Amino acid sequence: MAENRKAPSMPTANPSGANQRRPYRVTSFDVAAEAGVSQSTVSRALAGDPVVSEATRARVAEAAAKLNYHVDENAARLRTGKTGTLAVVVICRPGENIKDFNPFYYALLGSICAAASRRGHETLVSFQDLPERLWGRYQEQRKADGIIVIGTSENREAWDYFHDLGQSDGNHLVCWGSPFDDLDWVRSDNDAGARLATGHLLEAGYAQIVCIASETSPQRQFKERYDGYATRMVEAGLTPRLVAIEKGYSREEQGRRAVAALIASGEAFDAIFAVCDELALGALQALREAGMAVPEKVGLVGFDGIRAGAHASPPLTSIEPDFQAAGTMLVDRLLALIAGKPAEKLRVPVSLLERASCRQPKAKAAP
Amino acid sequence: MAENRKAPSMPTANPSGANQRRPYRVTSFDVAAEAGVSQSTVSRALAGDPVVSEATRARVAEAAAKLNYHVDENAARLRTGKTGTLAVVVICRPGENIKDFNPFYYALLGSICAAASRRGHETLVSFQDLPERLWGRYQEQRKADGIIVIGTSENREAWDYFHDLGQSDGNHLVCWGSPFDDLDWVRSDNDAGARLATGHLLEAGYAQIVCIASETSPQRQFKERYDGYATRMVEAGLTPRLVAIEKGYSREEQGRRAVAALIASGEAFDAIFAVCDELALGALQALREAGMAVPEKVGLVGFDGIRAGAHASPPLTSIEPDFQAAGTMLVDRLLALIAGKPAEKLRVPVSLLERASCRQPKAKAAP
DNA sequence: CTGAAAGCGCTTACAG
DNA sequence: CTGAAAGCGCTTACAG
Repeated sequence: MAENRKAPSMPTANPSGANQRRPYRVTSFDVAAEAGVSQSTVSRALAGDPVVSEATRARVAEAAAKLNYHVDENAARLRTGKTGTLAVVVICRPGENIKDFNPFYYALLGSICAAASRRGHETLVSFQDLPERLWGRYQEQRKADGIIVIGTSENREAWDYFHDLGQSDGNHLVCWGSPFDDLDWVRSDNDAGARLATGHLLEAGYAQIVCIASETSPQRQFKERYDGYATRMVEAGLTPRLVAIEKGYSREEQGRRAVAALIASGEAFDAIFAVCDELALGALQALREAGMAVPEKVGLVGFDGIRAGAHASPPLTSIEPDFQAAGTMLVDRLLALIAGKPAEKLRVPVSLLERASCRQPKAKAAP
Repeated sequence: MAENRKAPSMPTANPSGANQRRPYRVTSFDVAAEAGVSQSTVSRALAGDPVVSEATRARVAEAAAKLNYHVDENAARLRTGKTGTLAVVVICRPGENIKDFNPFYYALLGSICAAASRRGHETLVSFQDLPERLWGRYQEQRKADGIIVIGTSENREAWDYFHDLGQSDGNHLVCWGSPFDDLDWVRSDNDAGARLATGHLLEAGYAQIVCIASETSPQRQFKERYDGYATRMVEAGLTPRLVAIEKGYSREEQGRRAVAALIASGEAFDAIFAVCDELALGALQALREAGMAVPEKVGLVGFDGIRAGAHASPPLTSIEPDFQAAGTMLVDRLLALIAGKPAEKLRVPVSLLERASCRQPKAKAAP
């Protein structure tokens, strides 16, 4: 065993009747003694410094394995100033049950953590909601090298807080879902997605297509999706029609109320493009309650490709962003920012997720 | 500004033409200079040590705020040996798309992070799947004080790895979903939940109730739920019937296949208790395809209370664990373990989540 | 109640 | 290619 330490009273096992002493910890000095080299050589060898000879490296590695030695990251980080950690902040609605949280963001969170891990970084995750508990001083505390912020755009105070943080110099921050345009962000290719959804409905023979959306929501992506829909409609020689959502309800409830209002208005419609799946699922319920068969009488396409859509009846056709790409792009963008590269706004590719809430296309358009 | 630092070449702003120097960082020495006290007093004041006078504490706090000073946690952790961080490991199936991950675990993850935050701890989250990339040496690296492991019980290699880790001394580990009984765990009150589900079906007038489950699955909870169902059936003078799931399919597919097999067997049944919601959602699809109306012809109750169940048609009645309690119990158990308290197995309370896949009870049983 | 000093366990110039 | 030494920025006995 290694005995050669700065002030070791009893290097082996626990100090017997000792008074609440700190538990003994294997350090690079112990490994050095075991391998018969200096502590600095241990550090270099384990860090893979090419300057150490292969023979030495192997001897050190063996000693480290034998003693189950692992670098104390706090010491390493203190010394180098780098943490190898990214903070991921998930913004929730205040008071919302964590179980009712939008599954889209959970999937995005998973994809971010996986991407960070692939890039050799840890992820420090926090769910934040209440204004008095907002916290983003991860870099100042040297807990992380940068921050990724995702989550509901409805929590204005939280976004204001992180917006300010992102402005202050030295802070690296990238986000998804921000109501602000001046931060570094990654978003779905909303224009392409909305056009894809609308085109799909058109090809299936629907013509009176309305869009459940908002032009004023802090969720910027809704406006972008509406615009994509509107453009595609005009291209087809049709008039876009917006059914606006009402503030202050859950997405699902907003979808339900939008359909109720639409039916009450008496205006004819045979298809709906809802700018997110949670709206679409609410819309689907309202259509079912009104006895309007989907997809026979009314076609329905959502956006986000959440898993719950697959369990709806009929399963919801949707536009799905490439989740894996989304996580990777957020992480790589943040890493670039940390490395000093200039800000950039990125789009995640989307694709049509055909399920069963829309009829089969009458004739596939030639490419 | 504070000028009084060990080796400050240019304390203000960035060193002009300096060669890749470390960016200047505000330290407790700067705050000390600003407040006119010693560095040790700054440390004590900011840590809330009651020994410092209120006047001094206020002066220090003001100086710290003015300089936007935050304690470098790496230095603090190196010194104290505590990290204030819990590692949360989420075990996935290898190769599984992160989007298809069981939403139950996402909700549990959210609840754990929230609970840790309430207890003043950070959460270091990782999603792990591939055997060669398993990693749990968070304590050895001093990145965390303990580990919470959750996720699919299907990834045997991952659980073996963390099982070994939990055995090795000094490691603090608590889990949910472990196929092992000898680790510290927290689970749903599966017996009570299964009895509740079965009783609910009985009260609604169903009598030929089968259970989609497994007695041999590594997912121990499935066996516990089956046993609870069986006990309740026997109490009602009925014979329990198990429809076993087949290995190697997704939960949803297992549910679908179980119902298909049940129908093919020709045995009469009028209700199903599925031991998890994903099984139940698959079962629901198979019932629909077979033209068996739910809840009129067949009653169906699941377990876990996942959000997707609410979007099914009909919405799925289920047994819901108290998610908030689950996160809190996992965190508190781990904190107790870290504090040296002995191991313990805990049960999370469950309740009936009435939706619409089961008829209304004919007569409420007297309490 | 406050300060001077030691030391947590690394990484990395600086010598050789 | 390897070693001796400095120092990252704190907390906490030890004095006063």
